[in-house]
Amino acid sequence: MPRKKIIEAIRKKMDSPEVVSKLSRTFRVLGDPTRTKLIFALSKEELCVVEMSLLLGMSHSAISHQLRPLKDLDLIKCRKEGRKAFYRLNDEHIENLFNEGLKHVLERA
Amino acid sequence: MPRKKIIEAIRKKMDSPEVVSKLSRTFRVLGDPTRTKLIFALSKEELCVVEMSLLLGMSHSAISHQLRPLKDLDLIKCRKEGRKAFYRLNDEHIENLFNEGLKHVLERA
DNA sequence: GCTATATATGAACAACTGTTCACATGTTAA
DNA sequence: TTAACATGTGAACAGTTGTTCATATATAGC
Repeated sequence: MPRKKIIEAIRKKMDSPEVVSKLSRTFRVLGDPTRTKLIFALSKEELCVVEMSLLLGMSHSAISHQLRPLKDLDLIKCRKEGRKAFYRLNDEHIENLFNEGLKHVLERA
Repeated sequence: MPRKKIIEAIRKKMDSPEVVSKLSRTFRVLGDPTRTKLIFALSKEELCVVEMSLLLGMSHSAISHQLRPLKDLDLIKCRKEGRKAFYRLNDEHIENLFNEGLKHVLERA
């Protein structure tokens, strides 16, 4: 099979621009230290904004701003209880993805 | 177990700043559409720079610039053959990580 | 009602990122 | 050696991103 055919075959297999875009946005949203820490924390325990703020030593506003893209991309979900908003990972899928990345890094530490 | 103790426990479990940093850089490097496409293509076939350039319709320079961070973070490896440089994914671990992300996105499309 | 608490959001600014351009390095073929 | 090819790299510029600050919304307790 000639190289040009191989390249053409890959091009056909490549997912739609929408899928590629959402996939890269999903990885990028995980690719900020603050959000990486938030995902790590939420993989251990459901937490509200104040608790995450205390944990990371950052302002409520900064945490709230960072939670939004995580929620927009369905990585986390929110549960309101009175005036508090508790966040947790959306599903085990996210936890698996995160842990795969963590294993990759730890194997090469 | 009081909430403050829970937060403290998470803080102790949280990996070192170096691990968090490398983990977030690993996700971030996957979080660019060009690099997402490169990883997808390399998960299908070993490719040289010209071939990736043709596949994505981008300059050799742009491809070469994007390959470096992928290599720096051990996501891909390089094999020189004459004047060509063939790239492929570093290990199945990367492919698993990438496919987990892809599945997450496709499930919600 | 009022006050404190918890979260969300828009604007603004510094810091970072990706592509292009120009050029450099190194290999193959004649 | 020369010319063409394949890749790598530094500078520069536009575009994007994350935090801070100020403010808004909403709930709880008095």
